[in-house]
Amino acid sequence: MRSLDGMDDSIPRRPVPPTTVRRLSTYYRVLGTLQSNGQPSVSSETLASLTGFTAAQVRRDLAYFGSFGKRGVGYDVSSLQEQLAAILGIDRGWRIGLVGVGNLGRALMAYPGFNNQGFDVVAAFDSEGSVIGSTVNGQRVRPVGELEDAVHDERIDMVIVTVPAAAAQQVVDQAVAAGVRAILNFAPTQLRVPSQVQLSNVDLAVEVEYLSYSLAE
Amino acid sequence: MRSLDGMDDSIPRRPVPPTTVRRLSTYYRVLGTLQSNGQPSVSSETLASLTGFTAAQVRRDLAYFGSFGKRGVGYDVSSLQEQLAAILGIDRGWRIGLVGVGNLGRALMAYPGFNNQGFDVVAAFDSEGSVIGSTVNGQRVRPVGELEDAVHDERIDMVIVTVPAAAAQQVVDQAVAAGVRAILNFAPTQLRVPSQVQLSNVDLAVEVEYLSYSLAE
DNA sequence: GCGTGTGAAGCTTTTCACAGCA
DNA sequence: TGCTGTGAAAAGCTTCACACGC
Repeated sequence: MRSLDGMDDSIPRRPVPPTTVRRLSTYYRVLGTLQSNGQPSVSSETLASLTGFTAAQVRRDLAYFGSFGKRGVGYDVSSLQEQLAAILGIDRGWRIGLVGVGNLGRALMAYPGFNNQGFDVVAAFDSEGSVIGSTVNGQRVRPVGELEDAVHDERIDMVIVTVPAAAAQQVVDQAVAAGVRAILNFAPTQLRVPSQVQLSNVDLAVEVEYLSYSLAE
Repeated sequence: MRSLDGMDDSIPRRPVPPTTVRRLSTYYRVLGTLQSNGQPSVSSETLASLTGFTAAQVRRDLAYFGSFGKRGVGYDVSSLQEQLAAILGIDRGWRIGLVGVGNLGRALMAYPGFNNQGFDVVAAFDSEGSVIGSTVNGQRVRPVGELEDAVHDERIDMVIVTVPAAAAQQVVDQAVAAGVRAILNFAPTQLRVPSQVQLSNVDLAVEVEYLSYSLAE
């Protein structure tokens, strides 16, 4: 357990595959369920069946960050949950700005295990006069022109972009200019950001087209 | 070009990586833009810069399915677009049922390049009395109890699940019993389906937690 | 005994680099 | 000449299988 003590950051022995990090999210969610059910510990085999991954993957994934399990027993549910929260950084209350309060933006603001689960949506923006000023999930919707000031004044860490593709780059440029550290983009377009800004994309069409391919084969 | 003629299915020379199939989606979208701009052809280098992948990936990905390019020139935009539509199966008008007409469900029904882009949402369902009977994106919302009959009667190929996690398995069981061929699940829970049913999951928390990890490192 | 942690093997995916064709 | 298509090498990721410690 020497790779992770408190907030600090000794480098893990080996590079952590991105695929592993994405699976950690799922382990974390499942541990929440086990916790609610009062399960004190869980084996890699059980975590595997609850997540759809393999037991070897579970053990390997967790071992990148430390030795969290007890041989012969498994992993302690609540302590593993805390460890994963620390590893994923979702114990820090990242401050989020959400731009584009359409249906997708609203869905994300209301998503369980998102707002108030390590992430605080502290501001919401839109360009539509009809929604500006209304309240969505406890946030008054502000004009998108205020984004740049708000990122700075509200110390926003991360901006979620749920605007139409044509408007996305402009939104991102403003957020970046104001010093945001990460962008989560749902608009189906390739964005350009400086290398010090983290960018992730979610393309809602990809999985449905993947299924289409599978059916068509 | 002997791996893809019309609707049939001679086996490609080599197994196609799932990662390749997911990227095809993005190439297809970008080709649409190029087409609108009147670009007659495009090089792997340009496709790379428009998608964020590498030129070698683009060429390798396309080469799994045939020799679509012209050396010294590039790929013909509109014919490549047609080829990709055929490969992805999005030239077939898959019949879709969407269960859970909350914000996420509405967002998907309105998503550009989804409904009426190879996919027809032919029925929408919910369990909430308050939305049943209302019209969303041209579809009257039906009670979820009608799902099983509707899958059969309306020849629904694919069901999109945008209900809360606790309700998802039940929805899927009904869809499967009625003979649906594919499920796209947005509920953050592990679903069980028989092996002949294609299942894909989209977990909206995964990417935001991945960004959190990147910031926290 | 049981289930983790991990070298080693195996498989998948990406990248390199260039022959070959328009 | 310019850009594709593709062997071969490299890198990345998963699986195997078992030593080790509770």
